[in-house]
Amino acid sequence: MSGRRGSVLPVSFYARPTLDVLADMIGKVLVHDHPAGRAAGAIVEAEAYIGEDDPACHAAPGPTKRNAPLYGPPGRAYVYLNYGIHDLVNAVTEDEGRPAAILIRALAPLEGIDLMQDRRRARRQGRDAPVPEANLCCGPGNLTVAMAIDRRLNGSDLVRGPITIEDRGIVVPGLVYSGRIGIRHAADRPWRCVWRGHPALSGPRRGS
DNA sequence: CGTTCGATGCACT
DNA sequence: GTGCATCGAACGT
Repeated sequence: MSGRRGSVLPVSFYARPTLDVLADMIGKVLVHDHPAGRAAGAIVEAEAYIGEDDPACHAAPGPTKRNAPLYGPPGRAYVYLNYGIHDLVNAVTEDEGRPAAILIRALAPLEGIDLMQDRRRARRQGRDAPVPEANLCCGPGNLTVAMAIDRRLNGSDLVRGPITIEDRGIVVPGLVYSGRIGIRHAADRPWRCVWRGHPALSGPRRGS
């Protein structure tokens, strides 16, 4: 019932060098307008995957059926299944034909927190205590569950919805960069960017 | 604290 | 058949 002052980011936001987009993505708000209700959270952690020369980027093998959205226009969602279990959501950047994207890894919940709670608990067969708010969307697999984002939204337009990213004027106190989490190759490239010290960060190693 | 490991689907070789 | 941009439970120290 709040958060009315968001302006949806235009395609020009995404059609830039990916590391520039990465820095600007922290503090923006991921929104899903869903029949069950609206859910939203501020992005506090993200990673860049840039081009065929990045061994960890899905474009590393060249164009395939799976990675097609990476080669398409910027400002679209790239949603894929990881480890057979988790749908992960990315925002496609740069220009058509230049495969690159930002993986959204953690959110600070803002709207639809009850929905997020229900979705997370349903996934656990409802047998656990409520998930602490800071943990509802910490981690790329967790946040897609909480936000009800799955592969049906692969390729969807982040300007038209139903998934959008908004600028709500949130001021980020500080950014910290580190290596990307959970990948085998090129984990040393400092292409993970986080809201410094935010409680909703993911991973075994938080903070930095 | 720490590390290991199973669940699970599918694109790619 | 192999290998994941993960999660969380189960163990060891």
